[in-house]
Amino acid sequence: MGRGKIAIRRIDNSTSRQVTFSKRRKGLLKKAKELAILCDAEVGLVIFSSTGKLYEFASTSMKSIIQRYNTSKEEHQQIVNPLSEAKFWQREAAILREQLEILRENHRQLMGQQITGLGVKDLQNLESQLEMSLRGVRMKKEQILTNEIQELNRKGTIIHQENVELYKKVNLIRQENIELYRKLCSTMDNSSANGSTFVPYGLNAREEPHIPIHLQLSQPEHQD
Amino acid sequence: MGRGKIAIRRIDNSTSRQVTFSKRRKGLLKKAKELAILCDAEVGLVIFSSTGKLYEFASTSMKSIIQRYNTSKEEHQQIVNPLSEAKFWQREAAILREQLEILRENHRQLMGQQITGLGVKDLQNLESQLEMSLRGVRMKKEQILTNEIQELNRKGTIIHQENVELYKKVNLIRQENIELYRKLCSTMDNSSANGSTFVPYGLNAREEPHIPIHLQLSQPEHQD
DNA sequence: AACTATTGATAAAG
DNA sequence: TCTTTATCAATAGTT
Repeated sequence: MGRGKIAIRRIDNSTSRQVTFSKRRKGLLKKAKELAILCDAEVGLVIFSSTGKLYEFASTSMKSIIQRYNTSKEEHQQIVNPLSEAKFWQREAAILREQLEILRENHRQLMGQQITGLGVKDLQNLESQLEMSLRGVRMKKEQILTNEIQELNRKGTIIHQENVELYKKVNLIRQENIELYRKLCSTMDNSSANGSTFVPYGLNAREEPHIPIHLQLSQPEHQD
Repeated sequence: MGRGKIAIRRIDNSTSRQVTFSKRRKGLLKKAKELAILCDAEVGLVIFSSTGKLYEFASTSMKSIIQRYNTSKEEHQQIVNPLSEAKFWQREAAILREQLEILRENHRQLMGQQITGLGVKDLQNLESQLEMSLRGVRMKKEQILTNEIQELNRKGTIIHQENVELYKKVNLIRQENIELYRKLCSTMDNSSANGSTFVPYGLNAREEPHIPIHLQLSQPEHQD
């Protein structure tokens, strides 16, 4: 795949060998990565250039790939072996990996991906499951919102009560104020004329408490 | 590089994933070999299929490549505590267990369980996710059903065509029958009186083909 | 490093 | 899995 085809043998010209190494190394690493992603495979690739420089790709970790490789090889030539601690944990890891894979597949289906290949029956089951989940989640959400609103209403009522009390006090004090003002006026009339136009605050108007806030979920909304 | 390009992400369809794995594995191994030969490099490639099968290429020997790799790495990070194999796998198992736990929790939430403790925002996200999944699943299901109905309709049409043809033939043969009967009558009148009351089947009635079946998805039903 | 003509890899279909 | 075919991607040779 180039201007012309080349024989697969060591490239003599060192410059050209270096250039080709650079290009093909990049391509190989890319393809290794693609294989791992596309096909869900565990891929490890190690390349030492002729000058000794290391290039590598590992879909998971090179360490685990080498470990797995070694195990894989051992199993091939091994018949019965005492289960060492390492082996135990290795098996444990394998089991967990398997469970993880199953769960992942299930999860992907629940997320609506990877539903190709399922039959109508499976899809119907999935649909009911999703509907049930959705109902549950919506109920929970509504419950939380309802609770919040109720809490707010409760607090609102308390504050409103306080408000009413405060207004009563204000009006009471204003009454007192008016009484005192009148007394002061008659006292001043008796002694000396004072041109002051002082009017106490309380005389302006009678204050009324506001209407209490009260929110109610009339019809819980469902967005479609 | 194929009939169409594909996105580099896990192939959902397991058959096509398997086919692609087979092809690309072959290609990757070939290119690894070519790189090693052309550029005089030491190349090691390890591939584990998703089913756990091992494929490998080593330009020299995997053992020496891994050894060289390890040496190369050690040089780079001299101060690394020698993690025993058992410890390594133990850690691996722990990591997997953790991932499994996270996924399980996620899964439970998707299933509508264990949603206590989530905030309104989380619930809203979950809700959207479930809605999206549900839409996907329903679309898939409807598609399958629609396809089935179309297929049935196609077959029905073909059978109906056949039916029409058969009815034509029946009527044609009946005509012939009537002609023959009349000829027979006149012949018998001329020769000898025959008291037989034989009436051929064809005289009864003219038969008509039935109306063809044709189903159509007018409005795909959504059960709530 | 670019460029591009060409070959090679491979996706889809059988 | 193998073959075939249409396309796309990698890359050999060149600037």
